[in-house]
Amino acid sequence: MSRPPASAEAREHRITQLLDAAVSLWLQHPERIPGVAEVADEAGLAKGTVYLYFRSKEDLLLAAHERHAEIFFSALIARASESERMSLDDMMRLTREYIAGVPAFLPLATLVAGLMHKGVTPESAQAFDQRMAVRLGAAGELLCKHFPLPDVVGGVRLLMRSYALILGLWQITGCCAPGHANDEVAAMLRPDYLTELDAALRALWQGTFNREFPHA
Amino acid sequence: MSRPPASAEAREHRITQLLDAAVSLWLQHPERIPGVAEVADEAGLAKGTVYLYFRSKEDLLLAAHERHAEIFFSALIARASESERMSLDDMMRLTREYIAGVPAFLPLATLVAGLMHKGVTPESAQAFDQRMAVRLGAAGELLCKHFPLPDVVGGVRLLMRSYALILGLWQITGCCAPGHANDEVAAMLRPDYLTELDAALRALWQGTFNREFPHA
Amino acid sequence: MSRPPASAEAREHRITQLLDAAVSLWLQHPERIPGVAEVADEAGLAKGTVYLYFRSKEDLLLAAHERHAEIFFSALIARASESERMSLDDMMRLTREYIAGVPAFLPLATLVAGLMHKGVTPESAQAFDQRMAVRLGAAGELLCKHFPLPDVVGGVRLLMRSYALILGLWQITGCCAPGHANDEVAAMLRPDYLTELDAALRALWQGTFNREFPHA
Amino acid sequence: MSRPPASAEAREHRITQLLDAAVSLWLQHPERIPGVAEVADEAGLAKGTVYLYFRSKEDLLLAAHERHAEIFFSALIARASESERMSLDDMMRLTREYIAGVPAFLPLATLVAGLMHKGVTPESAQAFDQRMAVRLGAAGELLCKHFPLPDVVGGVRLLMRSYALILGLWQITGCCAPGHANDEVAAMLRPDYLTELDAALRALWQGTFNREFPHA
DNA sequence: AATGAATGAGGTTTCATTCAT
DNA sequence: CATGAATGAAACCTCATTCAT
Repeated sequence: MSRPPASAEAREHRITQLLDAAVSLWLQHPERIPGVAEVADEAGLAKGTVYLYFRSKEDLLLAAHERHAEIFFSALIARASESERMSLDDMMRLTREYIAGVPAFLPLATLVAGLMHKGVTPESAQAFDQRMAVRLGAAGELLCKHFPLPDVVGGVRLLMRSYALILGLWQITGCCAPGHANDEVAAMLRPDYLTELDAALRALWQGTFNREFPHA
Repeated sequence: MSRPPASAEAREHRITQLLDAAVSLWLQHPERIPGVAEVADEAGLAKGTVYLYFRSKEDLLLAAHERHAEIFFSALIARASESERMSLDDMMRLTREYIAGVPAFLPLATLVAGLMHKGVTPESAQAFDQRMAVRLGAAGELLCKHFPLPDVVGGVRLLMRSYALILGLWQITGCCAPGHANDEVAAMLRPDYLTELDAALRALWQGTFNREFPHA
Repeated sequence: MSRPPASAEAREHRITQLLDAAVSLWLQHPERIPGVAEVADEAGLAKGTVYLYFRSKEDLLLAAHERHAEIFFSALIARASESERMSLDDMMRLTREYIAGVPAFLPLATLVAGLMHKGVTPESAQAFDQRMAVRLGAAGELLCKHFPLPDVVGGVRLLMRSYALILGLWQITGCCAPGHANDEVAAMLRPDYLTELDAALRALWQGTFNREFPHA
Repeated sequence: MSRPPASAEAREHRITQLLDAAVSLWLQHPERIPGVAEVADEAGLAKGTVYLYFRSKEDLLLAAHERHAEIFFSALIARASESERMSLDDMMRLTREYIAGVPAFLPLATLVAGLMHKGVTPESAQAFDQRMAVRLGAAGELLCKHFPLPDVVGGVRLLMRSYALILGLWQITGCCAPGHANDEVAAMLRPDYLTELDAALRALWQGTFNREFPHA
């Protein structure tokens, strides 16, 4: 019953192994959702072992997504906790480094949004939401110290809108298999994701600040 | 290849039947992806018949999504073709009426984004993109006549950014099962979608206009 | 909707194929319960096809058992419907020929009794009971015409007691793997099943008649 | 091989713990076969520990069944060893008290009969048979002193037939889920088990005595 | 054109058993 | 002795797709 001392880190290690394996497989074949057997295999574990750590395949994918998010939030909070003033460019850099630049982040986020309603237990989903809320709240609060925002809620909302733009733009421009875009107008449809994202985010932030503090 | 002329409208009718059935089923049970058998059944057709009109289940879902989009674009183009000046409020109204207000639009769009990489034939995906590009181009061009935008590309981009925001915000705030949000911060995470969308879009548009025409 | 004319017999044929396959496999390897894949394979059909005809593996096994029982009851009812007087010897012969002599009957009955509580849908179980009740009732009624029994219920009960004896004795003496019985007393435990069954049934029937009609 | 003397009773205790746990779980959920993990948990032991005392799960269930049988035989032998004459009513009382009245006895016996061919090692099965034979022999011998039976074998056979009836009738009338019996004939199929058992056993015994000693 | 029976790969999950600690 | 994490075979069942009629 009470012997999780050696377990605790071993457990963490197993989970890391499995999430690494899932992300790795995902990157190797972005066109298909990896099966539990493959994930276990890639991790050097047995299929049944996966179910000692995750209730279902979807729970595992959700956890992989959450780890991505966690890394981003940690970096954001760390940066925002420093005394120096953050600039919009700092935000863009963080975004590029931890979201748009992490190859599996957005595909996985898209998948999670689209398939979440399948095998995720309500408890897992709720717990996930809870943890995200905590992170968002912390990040939103810090954001107020660097940007002209009215309050914590303003910070949280700006973060959410930004993430919505990041995710939505990716789904429109980047998620489909490459090799298309053989046409002038189609070329407009699929500009470089990073360039477009940059412009869009700057517009959103500028618009937000001007609306909230029009005279600032 | 040798299409019987009388067939053409019959064909349209079948397709309409099937898409209606798919959307109807989706609305009845938004938590599960309808099976081909169910769709056929709901349409009063046999399972095999579906494959006379669609190459795969995903193609069918994509078509259902496209129909939603087509309706929106038609409305947008119709409105923008009128001589009167369009306002931002007009855009919001169109959005509310044809996207956020059509119950199946965003869930289906999310699903399509998440599953596009599975069973959609590249040809279908490319053809879809092509048609969307045409619509986007037309709409973007018209948009320039009503709003301070530099050129067609500016219009197209604004539309895309807006759609990204609409889709992304929905995935963040609305796609998960309701009943959560039992916490202060969680409550911030899940504000009323329409309210939040309104504020976000206005910020985005204002920011865009100010950046493109800062002195206007 | 209304096209079961050619279907009806095809359907029967499939079911027969599958039940034959299940019984055949069972006899080849009485030590293990055949898997659905094996049954389908033996029947020359695909795994999924099984589920077009049976809701679960257990339903299939139950049906195989019921077919055994059905054959016995048909023979019993046929024999009892003839005008000639039935003797106890006739009953023993029927038992030997259609129950104890059918190799898969009793093992399957044992399995069904022991595992039925797993995957059989309540509806299937109830329907099975219903049909058995009808057969039992018919047989019990006919039995009254040949043996000194008070009424239909008496006939039904005698049949049930007899079957209980047949099944129970088989489980005690016959169901375990052979090769044991290397001891005097153990030898008593495992006499020839048919001999012992004969004696036991005669005792049961004689005792029943004497109790019901002690002066007859 | 070198059994620590103090271990012996500890060993007995563990075994008792495990058998108690298995029976307890069985009674809590008669519809499912308890898993090894559950049994170990209920016994307050670890999963692996079970295999220090039983070679397989089926061995454990067999042992639980044997303990039931052992208790019955002890009572029967004790009663039959007393000087007073035993009556048929005494037998019925013992049956009701130690077999039909022990909730787990018959379900477990049925399961054991149905699964014996799976994971029980031949040695365990043989040893079980051996021990049962000894008990049966002793009980059969004593029985001759109280009832008109020709010899030990007659006693053993009567016991076996009786048990067959007890077990078989239970499987027919009692083992299936309750809640059925919504029909006249079905009602005949499922009379009160104890009442029916009483009548059946009396018929069997009477028939046996009359056949063996027709003039007694 | 329409059907729907048949297919069978594919997926998830369970659980008895082992073995290093 | 005791443990329980790891195993991995085995089993069931679904469902998109095909094709003979």
